[in-house]
Amino acid sequence: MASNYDDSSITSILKYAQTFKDKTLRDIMSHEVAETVSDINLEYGTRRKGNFGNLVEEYVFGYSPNNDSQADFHKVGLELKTTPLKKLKSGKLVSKERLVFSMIDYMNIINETWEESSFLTKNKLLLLLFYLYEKNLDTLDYKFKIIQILDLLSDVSDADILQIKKDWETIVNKIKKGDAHLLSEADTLYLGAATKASNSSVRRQQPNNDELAKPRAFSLKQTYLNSIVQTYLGKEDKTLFSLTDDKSLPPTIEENIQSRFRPYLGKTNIEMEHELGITYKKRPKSHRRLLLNKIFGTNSNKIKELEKANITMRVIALEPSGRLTESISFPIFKYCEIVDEHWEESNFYEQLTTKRFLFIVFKKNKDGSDTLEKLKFWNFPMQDIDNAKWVWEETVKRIKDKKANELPGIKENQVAHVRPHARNKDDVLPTCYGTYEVKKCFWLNAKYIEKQLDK
DNA sequence: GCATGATCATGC
DNA sequence: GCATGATCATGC
Repeated sequence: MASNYDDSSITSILKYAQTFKDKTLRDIMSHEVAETVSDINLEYGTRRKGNFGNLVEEYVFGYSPNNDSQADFHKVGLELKTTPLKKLKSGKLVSKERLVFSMIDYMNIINETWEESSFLTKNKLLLLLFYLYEKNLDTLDYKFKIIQILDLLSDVSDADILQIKKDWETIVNKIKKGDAHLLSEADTLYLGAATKASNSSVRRQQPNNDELAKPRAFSLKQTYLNSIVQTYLGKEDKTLFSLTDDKSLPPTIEENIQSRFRPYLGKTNIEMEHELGITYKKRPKSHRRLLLNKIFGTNSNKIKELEKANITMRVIALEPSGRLTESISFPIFKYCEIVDEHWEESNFYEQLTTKRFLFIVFKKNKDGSDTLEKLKFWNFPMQDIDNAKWVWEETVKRIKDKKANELPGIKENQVAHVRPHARNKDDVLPTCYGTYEVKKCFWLNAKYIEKQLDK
């Protein structure tokens, strides 16, 4: 195929790529490689995931998909990434998925440094092609929406690249310890170790442990990638509070937050409210959350870096005895939909393996005040995933058996249970067998969370 | 004291 | 209007 670009020139490659904007693969190919379209149509359907990306490499840029350690456009060190956007009901365009990079080589990565890592070598310069995924469209008819070059080391902020480096080191350290089988995407903030295999039973060797581990690849988390997407679209929310605007504080998120809270640990809410100039005629129910906002110095309930890292901040109020009495809820599920899901594609699994929590722990005092005890960043440990799996599978089984009214209770499993979560008892959803049942969701058991707080 | 069901409060 | 975080009420 006569080349439409000069592969030794980034400018030339980008210029060619920019002509794709608002076009579909079918549009591009019918102009450039008309004779191959019918071949592609024949092949189409036999290919699996990665389909769109492979077609772009093969028929638009004219090289075969590879898994070299070299970048796709090796002469200029540019790696091509094709990745979908989706449209929310509100009309907002967001990233549909994480951005997945090359596989993590468990055996060799433990000898790498970040600066000379295979990840950075291959991926520091990216040509990003975002297309709009639409459910009922043929792959050839997705439209390209954003075409951008991303230079990881200079286009993202210094704070972000430091966080990404720290994430990389967190992952590598876990592998060094022989814990590759316990990796979770939720261990880290922006750069994650996402599972990547043709099926869920594939396992790989890891160093320092005979136990086999799921194959994983580096990825930029969906939430982080989405913050980049919003910038490209010119839609970033400038009112969001940013932790790293204050350059006198640590640039990495966990240290930054720890340093903001350090002066207040051990103090009561009364002392903190006095210090921060908060007065109430009547103390609102959300007073602890309002106090946290004041400590952060914002009126917004949203913090940019927490959104980018998919971290949910939760207030925990321990009883004076130190007991935690309240469990933690997850989104409600639909009885008719959950029965058709598989565990590893389920919403509950997705949440447990990608979400991080920031627990802000208060202890109630007998006089009615609270003491700010500690902060804890937490994500669901993979050691416990089989417990969660049991609860999920048991839930699906009982719904299929027409027993949506008898889902796993807190005594049946030490990690999670199912309970109502509705506006009131009339707030119901249909079951798949013609009845209605109050809205329910998965909860992490209070006693389980209480133990996790002490780890 | 705990399991379980139910509902309130708030923000988007 | 609804999802989500937070909390209450009841009965064993």
